[in-house]
Amino acid sequence: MVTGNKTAERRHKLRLELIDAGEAILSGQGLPALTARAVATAVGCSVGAIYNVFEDIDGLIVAVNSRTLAKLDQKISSFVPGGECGLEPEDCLVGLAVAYCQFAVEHTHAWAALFEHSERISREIPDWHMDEHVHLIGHIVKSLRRLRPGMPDDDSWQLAGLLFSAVHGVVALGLQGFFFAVPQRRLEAQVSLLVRATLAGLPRD
Amino acid sequence: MVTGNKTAERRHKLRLELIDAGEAILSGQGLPALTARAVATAVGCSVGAIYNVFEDIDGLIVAVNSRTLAKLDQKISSFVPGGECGLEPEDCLVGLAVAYCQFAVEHTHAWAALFEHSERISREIPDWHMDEHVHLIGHIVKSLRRLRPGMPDDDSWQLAGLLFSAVHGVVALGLQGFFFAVPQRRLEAQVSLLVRATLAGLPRD
DNA sequence: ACAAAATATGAACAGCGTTCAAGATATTTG
DNA sequence: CAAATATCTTGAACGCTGTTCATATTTTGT
Repeated sequence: MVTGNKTAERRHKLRLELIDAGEAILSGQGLPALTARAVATAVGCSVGAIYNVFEDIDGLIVAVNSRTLAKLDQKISSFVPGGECGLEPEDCLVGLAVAYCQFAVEHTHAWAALFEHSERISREIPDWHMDEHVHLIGHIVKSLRRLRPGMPDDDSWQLAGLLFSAVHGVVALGLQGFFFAVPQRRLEAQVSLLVRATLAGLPRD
Repeated sequence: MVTGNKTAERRHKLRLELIDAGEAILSGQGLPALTARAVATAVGCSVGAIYNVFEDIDGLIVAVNSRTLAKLDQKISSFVPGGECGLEPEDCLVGLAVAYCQFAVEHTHAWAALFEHSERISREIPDWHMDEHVHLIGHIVKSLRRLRPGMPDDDSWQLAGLLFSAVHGVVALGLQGFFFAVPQRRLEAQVSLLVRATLAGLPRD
């Protein structure tokens, strides 16, 4: 007997409900509150039911993180070359960084979960989800190619990763007020400065 | 009755043994393995004994992290202006960044715990420990003051925090191979580039 | 040496992710 | 349509976590 439609439908519906509930819990209470029992209670199913739909709780978290990345992708879309973005490459990159900064402030918990989780997780993050991360880095690469048409593709990706990591570090430590509290204005000014200074100081060719 | 010497001695000795054991477990197996029962077994005491010496398990972790910071402080000491460091300010800052990078590679688990922990922890990290972090940032400030004698002190600290956060971001995401694996050589080259480019691109005054 | 006070202990508690025998449900067969 | 069969769902239970507290032990004052 092949899996009937009834169960497939139910599982699919449950899957969506679980992700919805996970999203709500995460954005409201943070990653530590995103427990198997909490989502089960939220959607009114048994704890075991989660494991019929996801490999483990990390699978659910990855699904929620995937939604977060999609939201982030939309947020920064206006600074991605190719569409209606008429900005100079440098301003485009600064726009990306500032937008990233704003997203982190607006969706603190969900944004933090993107990285906290991959640190805490035991098994590898699935390729399809890492590809979603890489996709965003690709947006940076697009601007870099315009800025430095002669640069080899591999170098562009390296530089894009460098720029993102640096901006991310500033936002991550700044938001949790690691050394001292940094208000959002300051944060945006800092990442702008960082991006502009880095690009300006880059060795020619 | 006032606490006698016998118990005070025993507690002090136990405290050191617990930190030693915690250090060993952390460096060998990472933060998730640093559990109350694991350290208790390692030093041969009861689990409850830990709570006679530390407020909670986080207290022990902070104590271990404090040791890590001391090691890091020593590692980067040769790039701190004031002593036998005869380097130009810029080279000094690059040296700090590269040394930080090397430390992260050499003590991956202990280094990662410095930040993973403060993300996961509920209560605030004690001031004395945050001061230890700030102390290291102070080393960056020293070089910045030489590089830009006219810069206001507050700006120096902001810039120092920015530089550290950026370098940290690159090392953190690079070491866990977030987008793609980055070998140590590449990592050191990247942080050097980042620091030099940022300093070079900084607006004058 | 003895009583009193302070301290160390580890079983027990609440929570976590995860599993699996057993009950509930859908599907196929007669 | 009913019986038989295959599949899925459930929640109690397992092993783990940090933490607590009645109890046993040790130290201290007389």
